[in-house]
Amino acid sequence: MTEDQHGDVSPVDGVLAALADPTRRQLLDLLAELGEVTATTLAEHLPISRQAVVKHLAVLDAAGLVAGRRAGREVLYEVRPAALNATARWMSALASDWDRRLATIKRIAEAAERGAAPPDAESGGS
Amino acid sequence: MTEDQHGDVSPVDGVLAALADPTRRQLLDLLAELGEVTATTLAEHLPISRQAVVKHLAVLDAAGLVAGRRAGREVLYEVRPAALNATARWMSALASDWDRRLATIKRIAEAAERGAAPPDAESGGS
DNA sequence: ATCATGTGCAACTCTGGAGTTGCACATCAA
DNA sequence: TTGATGTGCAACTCCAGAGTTGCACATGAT
Repeated sequence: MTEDQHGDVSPVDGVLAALADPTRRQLLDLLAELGEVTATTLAEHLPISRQAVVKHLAVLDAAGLVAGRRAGREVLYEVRPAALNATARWMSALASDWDRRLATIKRIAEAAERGAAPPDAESGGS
Repeated sequence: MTEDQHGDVSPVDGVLAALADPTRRQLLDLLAELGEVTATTLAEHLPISRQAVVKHLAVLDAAGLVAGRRAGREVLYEVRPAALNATARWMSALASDWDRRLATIKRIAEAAERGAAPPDAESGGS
């Protein structure tokens, strides 16, 4: 049973971890609003130090949610919708999967309630 | 007029926090696979104690991702697709928003590159 | 050249939460 | 009743990471 049905090591992993932090989400909001700004600028809009912002940006960058480019002596960061979109799709697919399974289970339970012999739940793999 | 467009205090918050933990995701996978089982059963399928599982289930329950019902002396847990679906939609909308903003910014930048006077970015409200 | 501004690195503190163990309480079976 | 199985609560350890400060290095302006 090599259970890898949902892709545990996918980029989704990093995105979820990155989005778990409220400060990071706030940072993304700010970044989407301001367009392309530096870590220093972002820090001015938040109650935390620049270094804290830089660390958060590093996490977001690793997750593919933001990207930074050098412009002279400063680094401009920008939001990246692709990773978020991919995660949204993954999540939606997972929800559908759950729905499917729940429907199956409910069907079996109803059949069993009518006195029929309950068939085994996990038979047909996809 | 505090930050409202992205709904920071929505149920999404709890879902993201819950999904951030790999063990919790594994627990959800397991729960979707087994249907309706107890915390004890889940713990048997994982390298952690029953108590740890119970704590995780509490977090997942608070996020609306699972629900438990008593059956005699045991508590059966079940997966709940609704919260996940809602979060997926929220995420998708957010990604679209980013896309929209990026497109706007890029358009402005291109216009500026042609030597035209850069028009102000944020004028129209919703 | 000098000064100012901004980034990058490193060490440090501190809190939250993941996991553990032990035991008390509740429920089903004999 | 007694014994077995399962849940619930509380105290505890441990570590990842959020945030800080200080300083060195790089770049733009004068």
